[in-house]
Amino acid sequence: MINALRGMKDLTFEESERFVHIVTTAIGISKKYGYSYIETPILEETKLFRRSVGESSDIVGKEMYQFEDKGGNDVCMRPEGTAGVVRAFVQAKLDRRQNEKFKFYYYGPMFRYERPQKGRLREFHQFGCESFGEGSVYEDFTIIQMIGDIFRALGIGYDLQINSLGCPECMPPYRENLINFLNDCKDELCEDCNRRIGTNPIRVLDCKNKTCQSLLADSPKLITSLCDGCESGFEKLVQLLKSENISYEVDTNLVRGLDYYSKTAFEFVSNEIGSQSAIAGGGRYDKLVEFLDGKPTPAVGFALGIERIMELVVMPNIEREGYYIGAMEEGAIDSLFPLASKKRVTDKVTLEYSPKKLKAHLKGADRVNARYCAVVGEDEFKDGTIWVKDLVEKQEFTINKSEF
RNA sequence: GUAGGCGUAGUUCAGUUGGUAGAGCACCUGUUUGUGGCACAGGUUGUCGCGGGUUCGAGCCCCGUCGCCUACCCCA
Repeated sequence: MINALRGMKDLTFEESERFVHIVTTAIGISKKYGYSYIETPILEETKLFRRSVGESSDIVGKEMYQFEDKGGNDVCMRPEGTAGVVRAFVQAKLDRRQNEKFKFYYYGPMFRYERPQKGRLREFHQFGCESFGEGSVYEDFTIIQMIGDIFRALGIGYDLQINSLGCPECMPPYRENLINFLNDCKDELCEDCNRRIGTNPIRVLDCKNKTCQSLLADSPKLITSLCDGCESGFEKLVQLLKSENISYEVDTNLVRGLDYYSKTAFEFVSNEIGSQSAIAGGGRYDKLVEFLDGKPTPAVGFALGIERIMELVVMPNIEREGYYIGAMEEGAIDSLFPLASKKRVTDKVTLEYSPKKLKAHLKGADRVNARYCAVVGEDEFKDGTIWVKDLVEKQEFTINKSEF
């Protein structure tokens, strides 16, 4: 028997229904916010992710499904969605249309070569949105609102954490400040953090190590070092969230794992799904389009992890639906096909090809959760009728086939 | 990469100091020559993950290996 690869899952029955329900719900809501679908390749040139996600990130450093294709190209299965969408945006020269706004949603598989555990797979699926050309913090707020709408529609509770990561004006001085602070206590910081001082000092902030966390209590906070523009933008975001009664908490240690974020960063978390608690995350990335050779274009986006919210979704009740059609003797089977075709115009139909006793047909109808069980038995076959039972109302009747 | 837990029927699991494998659910049949879900009765289902070792004898003990789960790291 050949099994799926480690960290890759098949979805069937209830699970695949949950999956589809999440995606269709998210699509419906993002369309109402003006987003349209973008499909981009799963395979991209490796350097796209090196440049966008960032060399210092773990994703690029050790988690990429990277290989050389038969043409000798260094390629990579996408570990996240934003980079490909931005590449597509630039390639289509949408960055030249500076006064226009573009909003795209996408969904599909992402790949990271990690050790699987609860809520973390090697192939997982994200639904995401990217909004280009709108630099206003109103858009940051609108996206957070939209995610809230999606979770509400799915019946999912969450906590919202927000932070500001600053901009090219205020981030570098803060970064220097932080490096100085970290160097002063580097002997007490863990091994990983010592490495991060050189590679990505900001990420020391969300180290899980307890000694590190206690040392960091006195560290300089970016939120109090923001430039005027970033600070007023963050205040505006907070004010909008308050006025719409969206509860949030400011987490000064919230650092997105990807290098391209600036200003607003947010994460939706759930405490019901184990240690991998982030169910959606995103933020603003005003510099990424130029990083990828486009004209400067502000942008903000998010992604939600479909597998992580699958076990949180409250599914609508499933009700009996459609028809189960069968016959009790071999000779009547052929006559069922026109009936099935007619009903399939409007209803779900399950057609049984083997003759069976009535009891077996009724059980078959239960099994496929049909509302009606329609059977041609010996008598019905003789006089051109069909017996139909409503399995919910428990009413039955025999009608001419032409009336079916 | 590291650590812990677990691999027995389709599924969830039990299996005593080692003595040749069991239960619930599911499935099939019947009670009902044409009335489902409920009830009752009966029945089918196994490479005990794989390989080796110890033993008269291994699901159980030992060694190895593969797989799954959880956690660290990181993130959706």
